[in-house]
Amino acid sequence: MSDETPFRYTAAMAQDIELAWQDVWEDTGAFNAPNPAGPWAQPDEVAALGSKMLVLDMFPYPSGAGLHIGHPLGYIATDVFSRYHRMQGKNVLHALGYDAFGLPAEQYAVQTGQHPRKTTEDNIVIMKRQLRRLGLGFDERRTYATIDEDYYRWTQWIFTQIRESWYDPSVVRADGSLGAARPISELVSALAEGTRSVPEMAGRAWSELSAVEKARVLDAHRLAYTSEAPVNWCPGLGTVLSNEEVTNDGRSERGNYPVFRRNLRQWMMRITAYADRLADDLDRVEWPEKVKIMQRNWIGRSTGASVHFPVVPVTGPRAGEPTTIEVFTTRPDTLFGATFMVLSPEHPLVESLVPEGDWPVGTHDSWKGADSGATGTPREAVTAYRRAASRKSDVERQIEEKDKTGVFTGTWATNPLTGEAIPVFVADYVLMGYGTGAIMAVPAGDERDFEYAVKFGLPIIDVVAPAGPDGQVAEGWEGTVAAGAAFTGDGIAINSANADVSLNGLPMAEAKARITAYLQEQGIGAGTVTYRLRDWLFSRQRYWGEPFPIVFDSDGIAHSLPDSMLPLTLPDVPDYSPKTYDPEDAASEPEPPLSRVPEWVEVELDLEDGRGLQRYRRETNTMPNWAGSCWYYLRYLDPANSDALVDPANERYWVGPQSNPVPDAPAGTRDPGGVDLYIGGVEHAVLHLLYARFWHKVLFDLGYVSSEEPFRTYFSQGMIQAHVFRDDRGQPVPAAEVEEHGEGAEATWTWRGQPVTRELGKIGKSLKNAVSPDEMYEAYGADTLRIYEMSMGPLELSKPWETRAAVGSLRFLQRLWRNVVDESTGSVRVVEEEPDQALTTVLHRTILGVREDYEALRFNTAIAKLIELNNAVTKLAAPPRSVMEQLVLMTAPVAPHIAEELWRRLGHEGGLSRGPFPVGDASLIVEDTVTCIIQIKGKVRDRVEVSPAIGEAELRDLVLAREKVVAATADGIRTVIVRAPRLVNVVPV
RNA sequence: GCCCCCGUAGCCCAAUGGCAGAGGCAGGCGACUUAAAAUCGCUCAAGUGCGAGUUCGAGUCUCGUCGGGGGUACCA
Repeated sequence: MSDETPFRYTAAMAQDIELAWQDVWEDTGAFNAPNPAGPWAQPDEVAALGSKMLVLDMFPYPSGAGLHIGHPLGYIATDVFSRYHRMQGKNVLHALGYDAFGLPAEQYAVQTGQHPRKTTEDNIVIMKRQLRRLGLGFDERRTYATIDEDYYRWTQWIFTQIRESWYDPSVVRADGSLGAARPISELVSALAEGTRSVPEMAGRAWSELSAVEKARVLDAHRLAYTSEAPVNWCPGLGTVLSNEEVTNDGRSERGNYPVFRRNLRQWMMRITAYADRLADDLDRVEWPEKVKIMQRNWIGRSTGASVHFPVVPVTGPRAGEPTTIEVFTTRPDTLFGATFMVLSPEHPLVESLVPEGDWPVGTHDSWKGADSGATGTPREAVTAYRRAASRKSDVERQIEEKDKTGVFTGTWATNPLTGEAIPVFVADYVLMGYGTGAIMAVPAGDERDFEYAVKFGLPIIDVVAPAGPDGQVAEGWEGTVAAGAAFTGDGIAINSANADVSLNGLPMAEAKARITAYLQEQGIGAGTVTYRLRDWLFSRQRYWGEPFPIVFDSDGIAHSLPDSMLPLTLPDVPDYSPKTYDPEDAASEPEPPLSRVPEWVEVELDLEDGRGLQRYRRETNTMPNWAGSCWYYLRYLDPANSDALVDPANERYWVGPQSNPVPDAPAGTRDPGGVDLYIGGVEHAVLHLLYARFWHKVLFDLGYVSSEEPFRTYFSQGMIQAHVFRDDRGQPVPAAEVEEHGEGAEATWTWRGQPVTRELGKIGKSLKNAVSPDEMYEAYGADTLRIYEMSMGPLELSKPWETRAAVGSLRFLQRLWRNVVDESTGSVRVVEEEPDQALTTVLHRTILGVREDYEALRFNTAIAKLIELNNAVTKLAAPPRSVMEQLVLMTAPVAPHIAEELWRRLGHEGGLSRGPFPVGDASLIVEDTVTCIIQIKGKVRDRVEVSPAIGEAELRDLVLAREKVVAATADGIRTVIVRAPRLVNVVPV
């Protein structure tokens, strides 16, 4: 310990300063944001502030594992941004709550017998303390957790609103487009009055329907409904999962257990009703293009046509009655080339197309199925194939080669344009879950169909040929059979004509338009749009989630609980665990924990619907984790409001549509409103962000919010990665104990004497490379950690963590400190003299640059500019007060504790969370001379000091007179490019 | 396979189409110290993965290619 510098800024001093200022902030409510209305209405305070700004973080799950240094990255970024804007007098709302329902707490409860509420609340306390130590400026009044009864009361209320609504495609919205959620009561009235009918009524009058039938009709339209549908059943977790929670290889995203398709009655959300709006409105928000693409892909809208292929069933009750196989195609222009059809193994029509008895005469052996040889019958072959397909788990389908398999059904359909009989196959490369589960196969125009046709010896007719330079069919094209591959690109239609219609010679777009019109005219088909997006599976067989505010009557009809019965609280249960099974046991049945509390499940209630006291059975599933995180940003706006999820005036103020659309929005776009800045990782790109947008749009349609989108601006942060060291068995070893030898490309690493390899990976306990924020506070302080994380590189990129590099950030703060405080005496050492012109120039250039950087989230370059200015001051004998004050203010967003402390020591009272923030003056950026570079043909050949105010003509003359220029231009000059005062480029002949 | 992002000093990263370096780490030298750590000062270091093209001029724009990362995949 040195006695000579007792006032040096060290980690220990940083700790004292940081803790003290965190107390001050808490005591003064420094980050409280006033509301215009609602229980906390402070309209005068709102009016006294400038414009509003709502900054949002990803909703954290309070894990018991503790934070590592990767977790707070986004929180630091939003805090810097919030502080910067707050210092400029804006009303900044930045708050943090907790997404506290969920599996880990429940699994921990199962292991320890502790109530999940207890462990969850304990974890929240721990996490709050860790985050507070970082100096994050949250409005502490606005924190809550999704497990709070007065929070999930509203989650249940929103669910009820969604369930009591349907999507009316004929409603004209304010912007003139069609379709919106409306109360289901409107549908009931219209059906009762007969002004509307729906196919589910099968032509009967509403009054003729029984209660059960009415409920079934309405369920076909409600935005939240129960359905017996194939779902993702995960025996290992004992619950069902949404499509989004299942990985590509057919396993659970959480736990990596096998997932099976099962028919089970489950709650669904009709998100597909919003598919178009969810896709279209991406144009109106400011999000990374990458994330927009991921959402568009997930929604998977594709436009094409549905086409009916005549076919005559050969068995079953409808045998002999002509019907059609409906297919969806994005290439109706290739319909003349459809030489066979394929149904998915699950397609309902398959059964009726398989003839009894033997194969039709002449059926090729390869069409009769893999193992049947020439002996089996069509029924045996098809049944065997379908059984094999159904037994394949999704995992097996993925692992298998994409080798085409299939079986001929024994029946031919008719190509509606050519009149040709085309064979119908069953093959598992056609999926029941997409389109109609049946395709027309055009081998010449589709790679998969081509492969299948080649394997099964089916005809291939070229219907599109590549276009030559003249826009006609390219000369010398030998066709797809000769090429050995389908032609899937844009081209010119050929071989595509019958007596009524010809596409020949047309490019793809025109061919599509003409044939679609023709199909429509003939009643064979119509233009259609299909989506990859499926309705959202919304129930889980878990304990630790929001109970559904739903009861079933003795007929099994679901009823929403009235508002007065909310919240429906979660009862205690004898056992928190759902019944889990052998992960491979596909035949197991879900059994939710709540079903084991009969006194809670069986109730007698008056639902205030005029039916009086009735016996009911409660829904025993719970909502998925996404429910609470679908609307949490709205509750920050008015967390104490017990009359509404958010007061409409508060909603309008904080997230209402703004007067200007976001940058790059199409001309004429109306602003959708939403959060001003949302920072988070890309892992939520399709799940959380899509679900929340859907709920928000329902709330908008129903008039509860004025904004059409929840997240107006979204920024996707990169990941902090860390080196992973592995021993010769490939096991990670503790990164902190690894020694490095040599440097650069020659570097090697050892752990306890044995050589280890190094790679870059995620941070985590299992990889033994986690560094906790607490270690960093101890060694450097929170401000240094904040500066280091923000200066590592662009926020959107992933960057490797290197603890030893953080010392650079500490040194910066030490130099900043030393420029204000004498390290040996503790006295303030700034002088009252004004800075000279050179420093004034650096100062104002810095202010202008730093402001731009903060606004654009370029914190790494902002910090570099602050360091540069500080280094310039360090070189002086005495730091000018005016410069240091402005530097301290500019540093405050990234390193708020030290900035507060220095600001106080510089003699200012009252803290600086509300500023001021320096304003730069471009006119004070004055330089005596600037260096003009002189290029000959673009290469730098000379330079000259000139006045920054030099005119173009003067500079040109000056440069042309230079010796090197004269020498280089002996043969004359072609052109001279002058960019006064910095550059002249002379191009000789 | 397809789509997106990134390749600049040993490392992390800057650079409105205009002198490749803002900032940091590491390294080297020096100061301070009995010594070390810490701190301070100075310093070394790449022609921008590779190949074409556009341009008076390319790290930056275009095309191709290689490498790394991410997304997605029989989606008709």
